[in-house]
Amino acid sequence: MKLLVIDGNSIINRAFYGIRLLSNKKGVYTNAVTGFMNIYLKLTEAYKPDGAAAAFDLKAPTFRHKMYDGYKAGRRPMPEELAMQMPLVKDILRAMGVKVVECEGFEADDILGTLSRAVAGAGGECILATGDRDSFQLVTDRTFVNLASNKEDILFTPDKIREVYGVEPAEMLEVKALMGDPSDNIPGVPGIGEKTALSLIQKYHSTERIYADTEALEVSKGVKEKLVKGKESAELSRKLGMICLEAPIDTDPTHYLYGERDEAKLASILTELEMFSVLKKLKVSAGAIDAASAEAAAREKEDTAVRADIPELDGSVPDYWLDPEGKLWKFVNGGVSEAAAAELSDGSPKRTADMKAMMTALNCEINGVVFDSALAAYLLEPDAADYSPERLCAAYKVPYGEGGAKAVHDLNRVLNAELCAQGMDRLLHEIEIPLAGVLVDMERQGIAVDREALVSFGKRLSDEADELEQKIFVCAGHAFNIGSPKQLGQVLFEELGLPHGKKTKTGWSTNAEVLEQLIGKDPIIDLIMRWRAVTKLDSTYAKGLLAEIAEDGRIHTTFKQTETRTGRISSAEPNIQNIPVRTELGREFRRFFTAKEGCLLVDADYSQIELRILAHLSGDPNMIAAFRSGEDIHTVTASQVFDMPVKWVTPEMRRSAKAVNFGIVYGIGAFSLSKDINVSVPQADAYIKSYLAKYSGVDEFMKKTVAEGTKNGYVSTMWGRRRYIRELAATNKNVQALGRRMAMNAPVQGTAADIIKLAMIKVYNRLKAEGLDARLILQVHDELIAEAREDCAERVAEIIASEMEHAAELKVPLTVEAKTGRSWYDAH
DNA sequence: GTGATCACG
DNA sequence: ACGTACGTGATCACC
Repeated sequence: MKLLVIDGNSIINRAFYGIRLLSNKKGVYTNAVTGFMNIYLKLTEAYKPDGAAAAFDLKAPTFRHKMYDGYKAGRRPMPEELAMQMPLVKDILRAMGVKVVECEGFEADDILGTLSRAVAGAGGECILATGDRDSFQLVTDRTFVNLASNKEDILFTPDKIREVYGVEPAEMLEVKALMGDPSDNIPGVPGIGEKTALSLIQKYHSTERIYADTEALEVSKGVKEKLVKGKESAELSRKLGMICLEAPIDTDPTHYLYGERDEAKLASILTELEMFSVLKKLKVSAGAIDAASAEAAAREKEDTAVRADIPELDGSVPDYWLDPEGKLWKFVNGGVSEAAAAELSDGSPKRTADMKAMMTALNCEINGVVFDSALAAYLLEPDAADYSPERLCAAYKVPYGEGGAKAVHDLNRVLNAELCAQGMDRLLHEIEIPLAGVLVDMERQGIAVDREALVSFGKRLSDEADELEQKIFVCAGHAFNIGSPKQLGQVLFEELGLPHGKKTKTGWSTNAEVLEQLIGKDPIIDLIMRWRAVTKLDSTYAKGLLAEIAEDGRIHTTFKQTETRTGRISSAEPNIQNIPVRTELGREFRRFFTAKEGCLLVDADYSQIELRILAHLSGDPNMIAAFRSGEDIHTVTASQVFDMPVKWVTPEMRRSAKAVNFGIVYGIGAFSLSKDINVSVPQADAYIKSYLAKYSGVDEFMKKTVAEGTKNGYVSTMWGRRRYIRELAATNKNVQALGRRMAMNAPVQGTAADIIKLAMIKVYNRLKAEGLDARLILQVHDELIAEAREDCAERVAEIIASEMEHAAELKVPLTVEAKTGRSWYDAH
């Protein structure tokens, strides 16, 4: 077979700078797309390959920023006009049946190298299309480089390389080691240029031989001195310049044969971009073009909210900024002016600075948002302290003066380019921006609370706490503050002389784990444990929740969208994501969260979503089969780990397997597991080993993820959401181990967060579209709660479950359990 | 403001 | 020898 492999970044760069800035009538830039397509068509015409692949860097060189220091620092930033065209090119390629290949931590060159060797290994040939000379080292009798140039393309075969450079293709790496490459930040030997490097390699063939005996070199004194001085730099340069031939990509050549063309998609994208000549050259069917045009015309008429798909970045799209006094400002067509809140909801394209805060502060809707600084910055840097325009402008070096709206405009441009370059633009447009509106609506809805029942339950708790307190004082022989770990420690370990467990820091630990070890040693222990449970419930949930009931008799939490490092939503004031459920007494609180008169609560939750995601991400066939079988996953795991038929699995074994399943998602350790399921450490270790042996795909996935995190400094979810893990670079072993656990957990937890966010958007839109008297009110990580009129509650339950189950297509089914009830207790 | 504790997924 | 499962938020004691 003959495969065309395109260095996507290099070619698109040439295309962009080779053609003046073009755009369609909506202001979407198209020059790089047009240029790229013309180059692609020329290449396929010239070489008539059997298949094609386009390789892209995931870490596109962009702005210098503290996170990326050192990475291609010498390169110019990718202009946003180019960055925003990258996804378009990829979409077109995919629609043409061309494989788009990207690989975290590897550059396009590495993909070129890996693919060329894979194809050669299978007896095929590769044409590598690129604009730079880095890949000359890959040339063999089965791998050729088509160098795009301003005049005419040149095909570099081994003979051509020898003719032009007088060295063997593989020796081009040695040349580079000596001369360096400023565009790639490869230093080379200072003072040695192309001429000298070539003549040296022609004579000695490798840096290794040059440095084997520098004294014996037949070169001028000056060159010799430079070589000796630059030895380390040469060796480093050689390493930096070496293209990897083993990038972790699909190396089955047949995978890259042309796939089926998606005529409709192709027609739709190219029509939208007004690239009619390309449409013609590709011979896209007339029917598909007509359909796409009709669709485009229909869309034109539609609500402008749909147009938010493509961020419009020209100056005619306003940027809004809310000053600390609550005044709204906008920057549009080069000027700043005060704006009315009403225009935010008109659906016209607009950019914002923290749209959720704006909606809340102005008590309005915001429609047509194509970009938001806070949400974009959260995706770029999920561990930042705040996402205010002030801080972001400082961090991204945008001047921020009194004209806040102008600064927001500049900031948004910078953030957009960065976001596109990091491949997170879809995450912003398809998840975070639509989600913001959903969250605000949920906050405004709130949930009804039975105040009287809550008050009387609180009374019951505080009465019991008082009784317990008296008994505890009797046991201790005197009164003291039970809530003070210091005083409690003194009573338990000094006065009563109980064995003071283990941990210390500011005193003896008195936590539940320590108290549990002391059960039976003194009657005071049971009393204290009960007192802790009761006072916790009373202060945090009875008193705490009562204080948060609004005038409408409902609790309106605040959902924070830019808080967690993993992409989850958090809830505060009050936190409704930690309402008790695990103990019967605590669970009672859920009886007080109710549906209003005439309504029912609908509660839908994913079953084992994180484990299912792990099965999908790891691709482990065993685990995938377990989920597809529909059997109870913990029982299946037990039968696998203990190596026996499912019917022999005891409840005890299932419990252990369940703990292992949970632990795996967190980056388990034998010590913690042993504590959790009360077995010896070696025993727990054996379980883990057995698990990872049975599910070796999971083991590999975890190792791969940690390696990726170590190499890149971050790990990613299925949707490309990143979490930076600086702990992996720590020298402290414990910190590093923590980093590894974070790395293993974040893609799983984060992907679950992505999925439920998508589900929330889908559910919200569906309920609205069907005109049902029902609305989402709460989210608890893997659970959605809606309030629906009694007569449609069952249907709403079906709709929510279905939207949740189909929010993402994984290699295993996503299953949802949905119930209805008068209270949260009844519905869950 | 920080640490300890404990509520949730 | 050491520390020990991921991610949150609220409350209380104490400095």
